[in-house]
Amino acid sequence: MEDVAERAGVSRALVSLVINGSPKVSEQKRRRVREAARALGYRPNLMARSLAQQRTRIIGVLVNDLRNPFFAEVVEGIEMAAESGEFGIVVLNGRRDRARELTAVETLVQLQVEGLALVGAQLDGDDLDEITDIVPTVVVASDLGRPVDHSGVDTIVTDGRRGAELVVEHLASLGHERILHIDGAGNASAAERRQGYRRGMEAAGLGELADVRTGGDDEAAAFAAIDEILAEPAPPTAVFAFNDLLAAGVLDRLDDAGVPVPDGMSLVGFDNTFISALHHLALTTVNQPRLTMGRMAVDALLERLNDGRDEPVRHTLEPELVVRGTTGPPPP
Amino acid sequence: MEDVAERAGVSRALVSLVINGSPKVSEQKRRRVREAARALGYRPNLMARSLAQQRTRIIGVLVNDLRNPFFAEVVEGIEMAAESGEFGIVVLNGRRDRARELTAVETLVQLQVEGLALVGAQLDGDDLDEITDIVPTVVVASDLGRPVDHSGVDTIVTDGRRGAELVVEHLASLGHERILHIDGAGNASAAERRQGYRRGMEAAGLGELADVRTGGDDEAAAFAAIDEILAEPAPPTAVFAFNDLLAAGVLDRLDDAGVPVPDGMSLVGFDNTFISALHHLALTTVNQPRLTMGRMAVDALLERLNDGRDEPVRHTLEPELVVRGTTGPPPP
DNA sequence: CCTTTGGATTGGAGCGCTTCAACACTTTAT
DNA sequence: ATAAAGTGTTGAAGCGCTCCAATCCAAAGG
Repeated sequence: MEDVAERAGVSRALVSLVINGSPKVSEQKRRRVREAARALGYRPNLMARSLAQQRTRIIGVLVNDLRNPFFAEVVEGIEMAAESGEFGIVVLNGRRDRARELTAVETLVQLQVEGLALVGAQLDGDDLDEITDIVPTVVVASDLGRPVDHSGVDTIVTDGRRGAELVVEHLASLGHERILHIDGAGNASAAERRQGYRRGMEAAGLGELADVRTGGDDEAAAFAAIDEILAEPAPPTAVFAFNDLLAAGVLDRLDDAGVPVPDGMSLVGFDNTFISALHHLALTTVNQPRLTMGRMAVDALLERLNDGRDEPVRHTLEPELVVRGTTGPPPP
Repeated sequence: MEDVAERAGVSRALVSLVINGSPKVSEQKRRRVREAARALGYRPNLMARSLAQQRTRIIGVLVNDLRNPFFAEVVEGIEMAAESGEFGIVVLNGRRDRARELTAVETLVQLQVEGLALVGAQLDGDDLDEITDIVPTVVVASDLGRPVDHSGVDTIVTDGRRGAELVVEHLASLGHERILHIDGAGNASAAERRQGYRRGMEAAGLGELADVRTGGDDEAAAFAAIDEILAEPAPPTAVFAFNDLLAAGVLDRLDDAGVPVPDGMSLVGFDNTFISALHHLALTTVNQPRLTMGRMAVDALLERLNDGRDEPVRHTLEPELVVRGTTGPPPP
């Protein structure tokens, strides 16, 4: 910067003004500074700038698992929204490991991010206690254990309970009774969907038949559960899987076992990722508006950052059942 | 930091030493500083530290498209390798837009990243001219237009030419002659695979029949090409798609048109993403070792950073044909 | 007893930038 | 003519940290 100033015959301060597009610089000097900067290949040091400015214009994003297209799309939504709000984002990947999530959040805070978006994070309220009164935080697509006594935390979720109810209603209306749920194990949204499943079963008068098995959040997690089920005397006629990835795993395993879908067994996923839309899967699922969720997350942060909001906000989006080809009447 | 020092009754310098785990601090003071830091909830400011230290220990990652599981997995590989090399990563998403890629690289450089990994980037040598002699750069899963006169650039690729040849060999050996390639349009690896396809066709004595249509890099990009093909008098009996996503789109469209796969048409993808492994697609494809690519990319950077290597390196990994269910003999 | 030695600690300069008060120079009002 | 009010520009302080040289102190050696 010094060099640029010298070459342009001005002070360092003026170079700074030009770089930051201040209006109160004469056209002439502006040009000379620009030119000198170009000639010298000058690039401002973002670290130094942030330090001096006491702000980074960065939103930190912690994502549960980048390989899950659902999360990847939420992150894209966040990125796009951040961009139009003049913020950059830094994405850290928890890779399904809660300990890693914790250190990632710590890193982001130390990076001085101005807002924190936790996408599908497994962390709960306690983990975030200190964090949330340092930096505005928004939890997307998952839920903190303790609802909202953290006044620094906003929440953007699709109503997983309702989504699960829709699934059960759909299956029940097709005539299914033995509807099984393979859950997301410790995954952040698992509890809610389990609950919705149970409620749905009860509402359909099927409370007795409710049955939840442990799954997980990817294809492989389904294998054990399916093997188990198929070995039982009265297997279910329909399976509601925690998410699309898991459902794809179920589909594979049923295929291995020679069980036709939906004629031998109906199957429903969750998330409506592009995978479920592939014709060969044609997975009945529940849509979550990913890009919208990302945008709302950023909006929530921006409201705190720019408009000074300080009460927590909670947006619950409506899930939507997407009926495709993996659901039909139960076998006779 | 000042406060911590005061509370612990030491100087700021000593706090710094403790935080950075210097061995030459008495056990007693170390404890007192630690305690004071905890009590005050002190978090070091990474920006300030980087500025003072003149290093960030950050590797910048530019990725073509986060929604493509192939890239997401390469990034995971990079992240894991970086972690064990004591580096953090900052991921920026080009979202398939070359202009965005350019500004993203600029941002990363200004962030003072110590290394740059371009994953599937569309940028070519010219775009990177200035960059590469500022910061060590590794290009992964794509190729710069101008091979390697950039001594600051390493390259990690799977041999796309060879991969495409394998595909054509496989199809030709099944008896196919009219083998079509739907390419990746402007995508960074598209040219190489096109070339491999052409070579393969010639090697199989099918040079005359070589036919390339414009595709892209996601499901939707295949639609137009397939519609076009099916309307022709002598449609191909096999399609080699640029990647798995595109192949999935082809599969959908063929399904719409009532063309059975592989009996009416064989289909091959590229990348061996988890999608291709789903039984209902069972897509024949070409494997690229993603995690390994990520690791090698980081290793390449680390060699420059830690060991001072300064000649460019180019690693070409062997592709591997994965035969699944979408390829078979041509219809009679 | 004084000097040496070596480990523990500290003061202060410096990293590259922003920003604010102060200054210089014009232009306009009086 | 002089004061007032702008414009543009700049010097210098400060952002939170690191790290070097200098200092301090206790133990060891002479």
